[in-house]
Amino acid sequence: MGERDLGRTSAEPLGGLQRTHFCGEIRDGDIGAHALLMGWVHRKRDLGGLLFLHLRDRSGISQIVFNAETHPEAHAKAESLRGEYVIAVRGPVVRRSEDTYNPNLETGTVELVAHEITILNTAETPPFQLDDEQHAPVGEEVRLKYRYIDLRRPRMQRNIQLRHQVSRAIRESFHEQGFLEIETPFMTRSTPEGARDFLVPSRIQPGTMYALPQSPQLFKQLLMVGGYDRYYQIVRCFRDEDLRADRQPEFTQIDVEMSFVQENGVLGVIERLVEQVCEAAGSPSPRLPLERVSYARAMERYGSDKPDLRMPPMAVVTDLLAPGDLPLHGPLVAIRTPAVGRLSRREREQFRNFAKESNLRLFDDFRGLAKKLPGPTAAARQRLRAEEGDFLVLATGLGPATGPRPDEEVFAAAGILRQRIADAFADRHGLLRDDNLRFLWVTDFPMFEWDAGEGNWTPAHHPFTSPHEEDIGKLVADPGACRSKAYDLVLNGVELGSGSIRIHRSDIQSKVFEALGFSPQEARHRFGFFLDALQYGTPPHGGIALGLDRLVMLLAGETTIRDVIPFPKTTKGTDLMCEAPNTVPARSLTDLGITLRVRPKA
RNA sequence: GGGGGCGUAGUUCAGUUGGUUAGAACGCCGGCCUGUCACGCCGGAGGUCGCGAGUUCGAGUCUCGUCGCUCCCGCCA
Repeated sequence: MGERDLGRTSAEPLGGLQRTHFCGEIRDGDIGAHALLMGWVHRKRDLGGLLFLHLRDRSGISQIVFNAETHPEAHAKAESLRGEYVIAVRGPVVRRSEDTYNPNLETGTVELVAHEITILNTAETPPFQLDDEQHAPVGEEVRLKYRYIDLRRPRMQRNIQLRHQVSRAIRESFHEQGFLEIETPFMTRSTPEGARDFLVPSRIQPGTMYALPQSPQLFKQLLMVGGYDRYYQIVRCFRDEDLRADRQPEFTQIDVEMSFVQENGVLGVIERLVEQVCEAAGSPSPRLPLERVSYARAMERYGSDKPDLRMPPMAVVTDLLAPGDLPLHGPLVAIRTPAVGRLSRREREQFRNFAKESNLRLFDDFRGLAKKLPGPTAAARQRLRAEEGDFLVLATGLGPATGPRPDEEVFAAAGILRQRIADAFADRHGLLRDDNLRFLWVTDFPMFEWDAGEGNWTPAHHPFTSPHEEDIGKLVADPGACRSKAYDLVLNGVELGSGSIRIHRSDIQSKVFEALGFSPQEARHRFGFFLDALQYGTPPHGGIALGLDRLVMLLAGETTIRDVIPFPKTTKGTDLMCEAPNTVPARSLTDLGITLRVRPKA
């Protein structure tokens, strides 16, 4: 915004009308000027001989006054106005008398006295009110069906404009840091790994399909092979998986790759980006460098690989236990939740039940706890700096663990409990405010995760992620103990994105495939062209991809990415406005050589 | 694939133990009003209780199915 002198933006006036200001921008400094505003009728207050209008455009709202005595023609026209009519009004900007200032409007000290009005278009009565959320809540189903109207509401206007500011800051930051914006294909080759692909049938090559990219992963690495050091792209990605509040089938990633760097190179670039984005978004700038924690330590302190730092960490207090105090299954973990005060029976019961369900043995309540485990309780209170009114629980495993990382199972369950208690008492401790932005790098992820269903190791990140040098010897012998050069950026408990330093040596790549149980033939079959490319002088490289939708969601203080996407899909993957996906004419299917076995729902 | 919540006027919701004509607020329509700003006052219109079946003398209410929206688990290299 900040666009003044709009006359220069349009080559010729609209029907002889030349807009001079945005509605939300007239100020004391404009008093005396003749202004011409264009916008939507937000609200009309007809007092008889005097009529007030709130006129709205993307910048905000101005009050227009129509006076039957001084300008009867304009006043008469104004009486016929209805909500969402599109009009142009002309007249002088005047100061309001002080007792009629509106502190809720940025333009609240001034108003425009209408001398002339032109109705540019009429409008049907909207299916819902466009007022502030608190005055007129609207269900999402209606909002999505009439999204073009929903987008006019101040909240969506703010979110979409914030998204623009973030995108612009991203482009500026990357440009300043020497990155090239390069596009990669949307119609590409299906890869067997990862999420389900969206497929696009080829007409010219009957029987074959393109796939929409889940991410430009292979292409950006190939750009490094191709010598385009420092690539970025704000790019749409597609995954045919079930939806969530923070997952859409198509979503936008900030995709980055750099050559001749190690982790610090990538992290440094992103930290500078984060700083500039926060500034552009009007959010408090995080202190750089951002906090870092290893995956192992994150699990131990937070029971999560995407911890919310707004709440205090947990503490392992196993060492404080006297022999014979307690039969232990895994570590004994203390969780402190600040400023909770007294818990009701029902609240306590709720957490006990949850603990039982997650295979945790729980000791809660200061007095009872102190009686059962006096030593650990006192020490845990001290270690966690617990104060009066804080809620302290100690938790350990309820039975033997089942997986290859037993301690982690207890940490993870305790971590979920920590988050549950924090959420339940958010109003009391007031720490989970959305304007408190706590960024965090989680580093040194494990190379592999055990897939109990398949009975094999799978890549924790992707199969081209570089292992730590000191763990290379263990790749095949002890895959579970290998750490990788993979890192996640986390904000307030939300995973914003992940990246890694990639493997650029084929001998290490072979060992990783071996650990994953791929034969050389199998690896060739799955990733053939990519492995070929790596043979031709691949520089050391690495990168990251950040979810733009989630980032903007958090900066906007929203709880679903649908509120920062202009035209999102429902959780069943449909578009309620244009009714996609839809059936297609039989002829289109014939051309593609496709026969449907499923009859579409009516 | 699994589990939870919701579906009643244009919108957001209430609707008792199954019982007469299904209500409120906002919006909408008409009228009055010269300092309102969630304007006010007077009057009015507006309902396939998501859809289908069942139980019942009688269903917004109970049962089953189905559709839609939503939250979570699985899934998302």
